[in-house]
Amino acid sequence: MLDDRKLDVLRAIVEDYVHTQEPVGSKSLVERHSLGVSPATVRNDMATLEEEGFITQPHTSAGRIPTDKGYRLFVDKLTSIKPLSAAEKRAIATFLEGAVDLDDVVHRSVRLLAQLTQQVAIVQYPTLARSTVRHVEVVAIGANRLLVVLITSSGRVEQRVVELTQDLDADVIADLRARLNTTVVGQSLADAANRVTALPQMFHRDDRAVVAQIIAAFAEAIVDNRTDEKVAIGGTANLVRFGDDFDRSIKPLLEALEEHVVLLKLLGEATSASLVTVRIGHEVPLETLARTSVVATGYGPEQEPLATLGVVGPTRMDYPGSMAAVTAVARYVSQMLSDA
Amino acid sequence: MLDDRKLDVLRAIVEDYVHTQEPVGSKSLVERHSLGVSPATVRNDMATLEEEGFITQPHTSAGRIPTDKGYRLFVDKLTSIKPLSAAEKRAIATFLEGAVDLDDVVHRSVRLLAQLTQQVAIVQYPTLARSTVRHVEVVAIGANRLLVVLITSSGRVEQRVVELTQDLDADVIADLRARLNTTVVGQSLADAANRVTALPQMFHRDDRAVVAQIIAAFAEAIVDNRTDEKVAIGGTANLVRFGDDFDRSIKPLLEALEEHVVLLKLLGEATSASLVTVRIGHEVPLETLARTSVVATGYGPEQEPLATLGVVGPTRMDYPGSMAAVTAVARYVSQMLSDA
DNA sequence: CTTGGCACTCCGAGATCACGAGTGCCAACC
DNA sequence: GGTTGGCACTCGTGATCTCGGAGTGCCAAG
Repeated sequence: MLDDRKLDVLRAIVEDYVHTQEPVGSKSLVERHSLGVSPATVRNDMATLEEEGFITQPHTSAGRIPTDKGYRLFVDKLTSIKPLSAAEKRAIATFLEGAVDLDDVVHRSVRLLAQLTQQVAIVQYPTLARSTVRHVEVVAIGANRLLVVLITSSGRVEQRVVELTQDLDADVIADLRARLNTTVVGQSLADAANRVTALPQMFHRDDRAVVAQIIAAFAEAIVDNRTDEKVAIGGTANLVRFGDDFDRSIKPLLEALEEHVVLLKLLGEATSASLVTVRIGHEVPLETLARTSVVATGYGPEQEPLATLGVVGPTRMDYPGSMAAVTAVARYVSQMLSDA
Repeated sequence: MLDDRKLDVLRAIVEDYVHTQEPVGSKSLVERHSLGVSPATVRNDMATLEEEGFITQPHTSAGRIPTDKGYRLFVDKLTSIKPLSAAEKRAIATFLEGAVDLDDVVHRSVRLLAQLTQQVAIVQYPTLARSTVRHVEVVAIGANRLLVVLITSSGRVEQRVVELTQDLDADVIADLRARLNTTVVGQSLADAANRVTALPQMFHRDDRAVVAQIIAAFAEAIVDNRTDEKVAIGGTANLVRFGDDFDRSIKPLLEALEEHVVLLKLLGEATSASLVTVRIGHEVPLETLARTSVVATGYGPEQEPLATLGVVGPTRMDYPGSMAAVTAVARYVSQMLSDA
């Protein structure tokens, strides 16, 4: 049903439409792309492509534009991720190089991604769930207040203030700090939360209550933080560039961008660090964003990605370019994090 | 030159225009507001108001709209901050009540403000400059890596990783931790940075180099953080509601919102916690935002505000309402912070 | 100083129209 | 059978025009 030439035609339509943002007709198509056939032939092909649901025409006697299904086929079969130029690679490297801490890495990445793709970029902070404990610190900051600081292998630092019902004994704290660290350093967060429950038993009867409180707070902090997944956003100014019929989608998109929970749904699960996932139009898990596409990928260790990053834009976007930028940035960020 | 009735006319024009977003003519003015005079009289008043530069007409034979100067007069002389309703106050209280930490307070405030005013809200994090040190912690997290954690009176926690050229001695660290705390707890950050420079002298000659490195990092962290002033943003989705001629300003505004440095300029210095400052159109320190106004105020202790919060919107905005919302939220936030 | 009257301006909404890009279909061709 | 050129037809777009109405400025009278 769909021979090679028809696929060529589809590819040409997508490319032209992405470029010009205008419905593309048979004549201008053969002019721009050397398909080796006449407009009439192209028209026939277009007719079948339309029957199959890959393209559609806004009005009778207008050119064709790709449907979501058309973009899907284009992304799956008709294009490969075009590698970035050497200059672009260098730019990425130097831009991310100067980052001093995790926050900085994330912010730089999101800016970079927004600039490369001229779209809205989203970078999720490395989840705590998959990282390991690098260090735990317990610090008295008042008569019966103390601070628990958790440093993870991904460089994320979480702190939590604990109010105690009893006063503190410095020796017990020091002891606890030592035991905590020997118990959990190097463990995954999930394991750490488990292992730690046995700790109170190791203390003198009188101290167990206090220790248990602290441990409980610590465990709770881990669990809480697993869901508290932060994201950084950049390039919202690019939204206005999209123009034309996408205007209607701007408001829902801006709203989604403020709801981090919704945003994370948009990005989706980080399945693998090397695969880039593309959601097109209706495939996006939000009805209001039917004219929107998401290109995302995981980053971090190959098999166990720490989090997701990606870009959001109109369905009519430069998929190959976005996919290239997203994968490239993800690769560099992964590298930065494993170095640190 | 400007008798009371003319001021009444100006007030009426501003109110109507803010409400309808359309140039207001003499006839509809007398219909809506009971001014007790005829349209012809109003026309004469309008003529003088236009001569004085308070209003202008987009085209000949169109109604009048206020100029920046007109809004300025309106804000300064013709309106008072209208107190919020009891219901609104209750809503604010309950909305902010549940906040668990500083981050939460800031995020809730920005959302609240955006919702109350239907505009873009900005909340600056409490600056470190004016707060005092509550606690300092020094923690070894590796052979020659350590973490300095700084907890301020405003509840902000800053951490910093220091790489050392020498290995660490646990006793020295403990000693340093103790001395650091006795030296700086309760001090303002500026004082703390000063006092701390004398510390290395108190250590054994062999350790001075390491200690000096740590102290340097600490001092640098303070100084850095003084300028590293974070902000939270909310309500960007409201931008699209503004509609009409403000559309042109959306892009520059979105760009400004991403540049936190620029944003802080927009908000301006927090002069007093009880005064609300209004910048209208050209008064805003960015040429590209000539159609934009900013309503902001400081929050925190009356005489020494910790930071600024406010809203940004089109010059044609509900000034009394925005001013009321901004001051109310600021008051509640100040209260929350002093409780903590 | 206020007011009613009046001539004038000019924006904006419709209406009309011509243009042209694009389509579908058909008959001819390779 | 797929391909091609021709041709009639559709229909959205932009240009032009008209016209009503809201609004103004000015003037003379109250």
